Amino acid sequence: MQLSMRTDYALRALFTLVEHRGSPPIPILELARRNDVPKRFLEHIMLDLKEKGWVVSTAGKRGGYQLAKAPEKITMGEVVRHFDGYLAPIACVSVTDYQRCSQEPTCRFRRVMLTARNLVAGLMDRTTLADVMKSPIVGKGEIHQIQGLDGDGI
Amino acid sequence: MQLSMRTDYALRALFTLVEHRGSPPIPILELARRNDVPKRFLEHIMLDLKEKGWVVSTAGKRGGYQLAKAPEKITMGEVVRHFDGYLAPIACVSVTDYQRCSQEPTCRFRRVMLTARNLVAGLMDRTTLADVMKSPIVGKGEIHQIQGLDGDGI
DNA sequence: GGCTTTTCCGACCGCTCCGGTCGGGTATAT
DNA sequence: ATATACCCGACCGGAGCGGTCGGAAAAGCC
Repeated sequence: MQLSMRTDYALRALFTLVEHRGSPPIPILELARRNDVPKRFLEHIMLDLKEKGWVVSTAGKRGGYQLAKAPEKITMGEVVRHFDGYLAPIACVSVTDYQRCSQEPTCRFRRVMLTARNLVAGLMDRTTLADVMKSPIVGKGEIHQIQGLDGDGI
Repeated sequence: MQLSMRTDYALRALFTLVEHRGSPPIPILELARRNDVPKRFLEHIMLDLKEKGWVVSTAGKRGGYQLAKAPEKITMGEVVRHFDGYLAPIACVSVTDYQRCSQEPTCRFRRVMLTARNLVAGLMDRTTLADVMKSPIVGKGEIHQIQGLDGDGI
């Protein structure tokens, strides 16, 4: 995978919109400040989110952005894919953006790559913004003591 | 993740070396031809693999490359990390190359990213070249009918 | 010793893409 | 009208990636 800044910023903005569901629109300036992302850059990203139908905008005074769909109807997979192309570690095992490779008939490590892609795609496609919202924030020091796979639970 | 060409090529070369374990050295030209990678480019990659102690080289006539360690002692995680930096989708959840992010105390989606990283790191760090060697090659059409996570087994 | 084969190594290079900025236009509320 | 905010295309510097090249050193073979 490897998340781009775009995706990172998009998610930051999306989640503050999720948080303020039902409230009046939040202007870009506010979104930018709150999430520490360059305003000018965020403009393009928001525009992109709008085209995808995930947010709506209202112009003029007291304008800004609001979430357009229920957070249960937007998956992490959709968002990441929209900005970063695909979830697979390599194109020859991507479902949504498959590309042939000359080595396919003999390639040894394609299977493990496929497994990897199935793991993350499975997770990301199953996880909605609402799910993420419900999950607890990662605690301090929770990162450095982990080895192998455990501690899931989202 | 998102595998770079380097990593891809490195793995191709490594697995042909695994396959020819115990045989006389294989020259780069052969490795390049067999795996469809530019020879001149592969030189650098092989050099890199050598520095890491995964392969040994013998110069001169009848020279070439051989695997230096037992394939049970090299994990996919090590190889990918060496070329691509880290396995995590985002640096703030990387164990091996963690980098602080300003949003950590409030970031909502860091947990799901951590889960993703644990899934792929768990897989990759547990899987050795020998394991991969034993796993069956991905069948034709096996890609396009998959949705969600299943079909693992490596 | 000389020739051939092969590794070794640094320099270089074009290109794409990414993160980010800017100027100015358009909508809307007061 | 004016202020506020979105909209949109153009532009830009820099990094990194994939790849090439020339030539030096090592090692086997005759």
